[in-house]
Amino acid sequence: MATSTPNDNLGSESPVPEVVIQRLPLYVRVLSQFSSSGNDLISSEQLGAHLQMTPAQIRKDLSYFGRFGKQGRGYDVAMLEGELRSIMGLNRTWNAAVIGMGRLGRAVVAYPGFAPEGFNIIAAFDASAEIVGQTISGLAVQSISQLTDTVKNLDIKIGIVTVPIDHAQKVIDALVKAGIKSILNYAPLSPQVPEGVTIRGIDPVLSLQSMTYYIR
Amino acid sequence: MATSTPNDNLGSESPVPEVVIQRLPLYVRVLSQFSSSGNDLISSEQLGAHLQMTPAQIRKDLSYFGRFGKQGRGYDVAMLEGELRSIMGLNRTWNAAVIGMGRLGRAVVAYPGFAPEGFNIIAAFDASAEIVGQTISGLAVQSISQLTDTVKNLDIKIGIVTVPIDHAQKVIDALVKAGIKSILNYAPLSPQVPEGVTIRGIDPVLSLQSMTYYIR
DNA sequence: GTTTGTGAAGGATTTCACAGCA
DNA sequence: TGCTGTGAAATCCTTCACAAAC
Repeated sequence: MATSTPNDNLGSESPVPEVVIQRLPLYVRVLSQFSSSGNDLISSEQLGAHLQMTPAQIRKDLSYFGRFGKQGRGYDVAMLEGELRSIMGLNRTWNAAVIGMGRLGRAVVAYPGFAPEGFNIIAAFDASAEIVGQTISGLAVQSISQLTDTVKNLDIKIGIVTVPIDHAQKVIDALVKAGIKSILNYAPLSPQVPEGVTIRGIDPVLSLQSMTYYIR
Repeated sequence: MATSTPNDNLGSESPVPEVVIQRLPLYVRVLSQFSSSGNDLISSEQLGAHLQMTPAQIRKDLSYFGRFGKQGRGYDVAMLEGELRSIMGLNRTWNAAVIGMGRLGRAVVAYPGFAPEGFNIIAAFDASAEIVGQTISGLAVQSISQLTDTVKNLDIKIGIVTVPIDHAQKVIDALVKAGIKSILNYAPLSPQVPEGVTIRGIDPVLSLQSMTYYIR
């Protein structure tokens, strides 16, 4: 067993492109909305029309994971939604912590859209002595010094960063050190993260700035 | 001058890829942060380190628009930021309207990050008779029936959609009919827009959902 | 010596187009 | 007939690598 063989990578199948992973939640969202409008079957054509993309791309994306459709019919809506949720790890709940309980952090913990999708914010942190100890949206705000312990004790897998820009990198470093591998960053900077950590930014200003080019 | 020549398309230069347009605001953001830390020059290597991307990609992106660097030295930070802002249409202000003055709309109009970047929210709309007429963050909330007139009168170029999901497509259609070409959509659906209209979505749930795949 | 700007090469993603199945 | 799943082709995007400029 000394040398590499062509079959050494059986089971380590070629990784699914990142763009594909980012599109699957869109499919889940459309499917769930489509099923509540009473339809059982959907074709890649219809899915594509809803998402303004080509049917071929949808079929190709799905083919990375299996064969979910029936020729001549299309896809069973509920079945496909379930499969995709399972693939994405969305058929379970995830614990999250918010760091930074200023205006933005308060809005985030009060936002009612996370829990129905399985994202439970179960801890809140802040650096300020005035805010630590307060209860906000039912969460007792903790000091950032307790981050690592709480992440471990409460099985927190997701960090949501809502601190001001000049504290953001420090906080992200602390989350990484605590073992967090998924970070949602609301601070308007491009943070440094090591390989193996996924980070996504929410910055409405960046979104606006990328649109003015077309109307300039 | 009957037939096409190789130079017929002078001036209709090949369009800049959309991905490139989406990265330019990132460069602007880094440059502005870099200049406030006292540096005059920056290399594509340094820019790349900040953004976790390759120097070659940055140089290639910039080359779509001109030659902004000096060999052996790098880029003048302030100059490059200015050029990019001008290219993107960010060296001016833009008027925006928010539609939907519930929890989310109130948070958006109260967010202090837009104005410093030249995005001025100067009108607010809602469908509910109870909310119309109220003053929120200094804005008199108008009825949606006044949308088209106000867009014209106040030279509004950007629509920000913060209505509940079941009203979102209607509102987007109304914005399009009013002549709006840039829409920032906070509602969790994939809306239909005609060619020539740019729309960007802000959906933190989608961002979270695309990360769980990697920690599943 | 350093770093840009850019053709050419390489790699990734999308679309085509059709065999195969219901 | 209708629509999927998928190799092959086409397109798009990134990286390489080096001449030219400072």
